[in-house]
Amino acid sequence: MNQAAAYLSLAAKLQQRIVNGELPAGSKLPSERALCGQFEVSRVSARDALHALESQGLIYRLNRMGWFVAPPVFIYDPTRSSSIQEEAISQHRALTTELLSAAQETPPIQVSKALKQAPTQSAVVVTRRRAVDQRWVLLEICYFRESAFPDLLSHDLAKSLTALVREQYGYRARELDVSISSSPLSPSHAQHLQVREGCPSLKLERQVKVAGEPIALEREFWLHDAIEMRVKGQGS
Amino acid sequence: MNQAAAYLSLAAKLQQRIVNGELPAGSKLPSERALCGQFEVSRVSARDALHALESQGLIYRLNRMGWFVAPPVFIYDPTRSSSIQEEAISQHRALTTELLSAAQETPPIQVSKALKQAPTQSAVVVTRRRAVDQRWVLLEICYFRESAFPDLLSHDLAKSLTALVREQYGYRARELDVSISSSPLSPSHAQHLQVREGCPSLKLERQVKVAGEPIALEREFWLHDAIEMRVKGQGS
DNA sequence: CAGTGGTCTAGACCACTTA
DNA sequence: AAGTGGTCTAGACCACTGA
Repeated sequence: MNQAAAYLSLAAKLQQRIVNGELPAGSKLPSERALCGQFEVSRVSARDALHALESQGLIYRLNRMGWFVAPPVFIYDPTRSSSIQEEAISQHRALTTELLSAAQETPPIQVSKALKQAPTQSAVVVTRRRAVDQRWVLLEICYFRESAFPDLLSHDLAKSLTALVREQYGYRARELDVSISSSPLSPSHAQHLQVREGCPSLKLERQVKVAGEPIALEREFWLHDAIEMRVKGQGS
Repeated sequence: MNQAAAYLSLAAKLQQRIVNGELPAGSKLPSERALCGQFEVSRVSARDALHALESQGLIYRLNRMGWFVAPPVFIYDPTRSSSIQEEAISQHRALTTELLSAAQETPPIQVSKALKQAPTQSAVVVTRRRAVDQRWVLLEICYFRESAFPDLLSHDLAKSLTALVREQYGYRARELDVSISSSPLSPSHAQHLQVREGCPSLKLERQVKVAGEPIALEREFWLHDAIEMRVKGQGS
């Protein structure tokens, strides 16, 4: 066999330290220039190693603050009836939610279509970001049909929306159409999650229907390395 | 605002050509060195641009053969009762399947656990790769409980396994536990899909149960930019 | 064989964060 | 102001591909 590439060998050494627990979850790695010195590689090679570990979900970067060891993935059922809050508690993870905006707006065309309303018709749009164990990992954009959610804006929208929908508005028997795909983050989404533009994410789109009629559309962008989704289904 | 970075501006120009149809799906991009010349950037910048488009799923690379425009995503229901073959036909996509190996082996421990059998107990392991529109996008590893699938190896395993399970073995009323996560490809998996080690993939694990007992475990590794998953669910 | 991407060096300046 | 990652140059050699 040939000699391992310098960046792969550095990546392996860092990985070793991480799985050993020498570098625990959430801790900061040495700076890129420090790695160059310690391991006698060029900065390009050091960065290649970091990129490799990043794409494996082992580490992540915060703006220009440095590289950090990623915490374990959060497990999540996108067809959930329970709220994310409840799932976080059962996994002993700290969840924080921040309301970014809430207003009555005209949604994008695809959203209008999914809600089965005219493109000129407005909807209530709620945008939030959520952190698991202090790391922002989820950007959430919910579009609600106004007719189905009167006075929505007067409620506390930093709390569980799932509970609000269920308890204040009494929607219990819901159907969900869920779509999951890989999607690069837009500049503004990336900024809210403190990652860079174009960063890969798992995009989850959830159309909520009651009696066959759509009442809401939820879009979630999860940092791809932060989540694992689990679904139960039935074969024919 | 500041001047756009050279690599972002190059990426935007290439993206333009792709969405225009000037560079249709499947076509080859100019070589990295050609791009350096045409756009007067260093090779590093050219590569950064290509990497950005790659992470957006717009282009992909084949070994050392060059960069190519990616075809549209394949849409797929992981809780499907229909076979992938059937889904491909309804989407007018060409699907090819290649059997890589089929044998009786002792599976990894996690698999034994999921199948609820002793770690020493063997299982029938079938490995295949599948292409959509001539591009290898899926590596599939199926573990079958021997007791549930007698004489499995004597069948044609390049054909639809879904149909085989349903028609030859008569398992109709199945339950599925599905898990979806992001996972880097191992060296051997990457090689089969003609991409490089560590390439991000969507990992799908599907536990098949009949009357509450697991009879098979299927693992699928999809190139992350090639697929979109859709699921239907029920709220509480 | 020539062409391609894969890896690498040793520098440089910029933009942003934190203090 | 000091430290960090982000971007960039102009080269180089290697490993693998295809004809």
